[in-house]
Amino acid sequence: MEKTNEKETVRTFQSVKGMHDVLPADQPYWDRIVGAATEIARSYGFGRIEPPVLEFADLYNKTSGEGSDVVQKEMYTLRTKGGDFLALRPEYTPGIARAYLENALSRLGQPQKLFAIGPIFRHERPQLGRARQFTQIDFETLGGVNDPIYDAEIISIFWDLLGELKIKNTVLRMNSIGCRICRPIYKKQLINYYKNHEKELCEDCVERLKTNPLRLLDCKEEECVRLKEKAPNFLDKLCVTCSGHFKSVLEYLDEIAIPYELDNHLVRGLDYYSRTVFEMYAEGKEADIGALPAGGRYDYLMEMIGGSLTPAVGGACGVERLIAVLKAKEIEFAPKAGRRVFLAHAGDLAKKKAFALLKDLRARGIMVSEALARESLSAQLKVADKENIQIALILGQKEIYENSVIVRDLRNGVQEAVLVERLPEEIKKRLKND
RNA sequence: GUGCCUAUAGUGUAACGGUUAGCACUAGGGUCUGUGGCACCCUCGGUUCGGGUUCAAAUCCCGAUAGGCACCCCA
Repeated sequence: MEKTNEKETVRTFQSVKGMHDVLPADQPYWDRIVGAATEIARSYGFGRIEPPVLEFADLYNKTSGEGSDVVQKEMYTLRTKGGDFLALRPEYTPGIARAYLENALSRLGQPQKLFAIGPIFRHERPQLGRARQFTQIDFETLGGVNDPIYDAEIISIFWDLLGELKIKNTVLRMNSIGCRICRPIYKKQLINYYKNHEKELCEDCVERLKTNPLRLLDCKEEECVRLKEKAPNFLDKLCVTCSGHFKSVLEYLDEIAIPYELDNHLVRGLDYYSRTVFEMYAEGKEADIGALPAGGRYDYLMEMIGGSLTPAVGGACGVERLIAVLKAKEIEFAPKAGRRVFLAHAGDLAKKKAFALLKDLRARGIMVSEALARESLSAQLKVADKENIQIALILGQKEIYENSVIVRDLRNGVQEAVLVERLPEEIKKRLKND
């Protein structure tokens, strides 16, 4: 690269706040996580869906709701030249629900089991495990009957995902937030209770009492924590149907031996949730980055966007958070065994021939590394060594005349000349023996 | 969105307001264009940006930007 004196005048760029590059060094984590999710999806019979990143902003306004910070404060919105008001998706669920309606997936076998992996955008203050663009793995079960077994299945999927990634000490917290019949009644009771203690509440909670009373149960202020101990417990106030539904979910979890804690303070930030809500955490302060998978039931969502009442349950997990936990817990995935060989040349003519040989070997499905741009053989072998490669192929003048290639085992230095036409076979044989 | 903390080569770090900004790793090259790991030698590369104070700023002040932490909220 040529140096210039124009450095001052050339603008340099940084990535936008809260948006990060994923570099090759992190790819093993991504491959592993995406691979595990895809495999689990397959085994549970979930089909992949990818709705667009951009949707009409109203899709989220109408569903995620008034009291939702995710939509009210954190959504990236834009107006197109044509005047459309769009939003970068701040979550997956409404888009998938929209796709379900628009593509008439309700006409296919019910329920539809769908999963998605892709970027999500929220304009938040970044922290560890919290970025403005991040990636979610999302599972949704839409349609069919309102069977609590689907709630348990979604939880089971995320439980398996964490297990597959060797994330141990996971805690599952469960709660039910009722339906449109029992929730308003409970809300009223809760408000009444807190109104009597309004003077003891913290500033935020006084505000919450008006905007989102359920959130009062989530406050960490000392006084408020004390107050909520005597607050009415939603689990006692659920209507018979909701209570039975929740009980069944828990029974199914028992049946597949997934442990859980009941947490009546657990609420969701989004308006469309009903009944089951859950969150999973990795224990340990080194992994203190909030919930990993989380989700719940959202039977009313489809109605909010012009469909009929459709049972639905789902959840999502942040990939970057998983990676943060894996790194914090120093969980490393075993590097793939060396399935690569290395081709080195000695001399200009050999360099040309090696270039052609590379292409040939690759066409036969052999993974070959090289450092043909380096002239000395030792420099090339150094690269091979650094890449942890076990078999080096060496091509020089002599070999070209003999129509052969030296096959050298880098672990013990033993080498032999192999005829070019026998080479692919020989390589495959050696790799297989490892 | 609020409050607090931080910012020196790619990474990790050093430098009473006055040093050629030092060190280790990494990277590139060489000793060694017919053989890697070890060793030795050489090289590239830095004070986040913009203002100010001062004879003098990596160092002090202000602002911006980014990162982290707590809150808010959330995957």
